[in-house]
Amino acid sequence: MNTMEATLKRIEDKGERLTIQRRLVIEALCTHAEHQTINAIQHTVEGKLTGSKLSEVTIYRILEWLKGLGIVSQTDMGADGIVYALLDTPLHHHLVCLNCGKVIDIDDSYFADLRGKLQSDHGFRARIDHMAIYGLCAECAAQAGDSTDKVE
Amino acid sequence: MNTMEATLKRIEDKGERLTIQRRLVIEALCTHAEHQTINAIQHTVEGKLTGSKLSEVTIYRILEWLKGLGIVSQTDMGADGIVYALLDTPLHHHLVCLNCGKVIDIDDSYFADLRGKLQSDHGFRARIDHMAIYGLCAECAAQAGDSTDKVE
DNA sequence: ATGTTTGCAAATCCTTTGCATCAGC
DNA sequence: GCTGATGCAAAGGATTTGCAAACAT
Repeated sequence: MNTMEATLKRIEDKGERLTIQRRLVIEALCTHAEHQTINAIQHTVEGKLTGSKLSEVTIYRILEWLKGLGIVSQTDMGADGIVYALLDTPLHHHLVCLNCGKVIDIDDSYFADLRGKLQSDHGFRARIDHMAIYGLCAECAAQAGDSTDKVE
Repeated sequence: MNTMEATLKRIEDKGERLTIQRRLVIEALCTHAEHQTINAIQHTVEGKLTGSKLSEVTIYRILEWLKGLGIVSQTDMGADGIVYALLDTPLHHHLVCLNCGKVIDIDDSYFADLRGKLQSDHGFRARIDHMAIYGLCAECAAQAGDSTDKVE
């Protein structure tokens, strides 16, 4: 649980409060699938809170807080909903097929040039944390033919 | 109404039905602000439908249909909500400042390399129609200092 | 004439908010 | 002990759906 401890330390150093609920959400993000929806997080945490269960309301608030601290990213994965992920480790992004829903992971190098150009041309500091790019995967593109055609 | 006629023609050629409501939505997108929210469209169209008014439900359905036809794009502009725009003419995109809300327009050339690399490396045909990139504009970045700091 | 689209109302889903209680430091 | 976080319930907003009536072709 390397990242878990490191993340908790980062938060403590900022003088933020660490409640059981906050620890659980962070643990869920550290130990489970790289990115998760609110529901997935609630499910992951299920049962780990002795007595009561962690309400979605609280998860929303905790994620909002973590986003503000720059610790998690929020990404709209289209049909898969909005997902949250830890912002540690090398950044990466996703290609989402609009037709079959397949998700392809790509590393951050694809965005290096863009980020640099936006900075130098516009002074804009892009926060491309965990981007989802929509389109058609190779198979669906082949199947759809060459034209810019209809996509359900 | 150049683009208006061209758009209507494209749709007719596909054998799709053109109702008054559909014409109104297309007209709104052709003649008004480059991109609009559902509410803005409803407002734009206000009063142009003799008798009744165009319900949001129908606007949702029409935009879904236009998206499927590849005629409009849908973009989440963050605090400005979800906007829809015609996909004609040279593509362009937006930089959205997370701090002050300023929106900077950029042309599609910024994405040419990325699009090409995704195609050649993954066979992925990216549909980068009308992208919004979040971050900090020059002023807000300067004000925030150099660190990767908290953003409300 | 036929199959589609519209409008209404209501359902549904996601997210936020008010307020009393509870917990971290 | 004080400040801030949680949980509940309820509000709020955006989007979807069922169904009958109206419309385009």
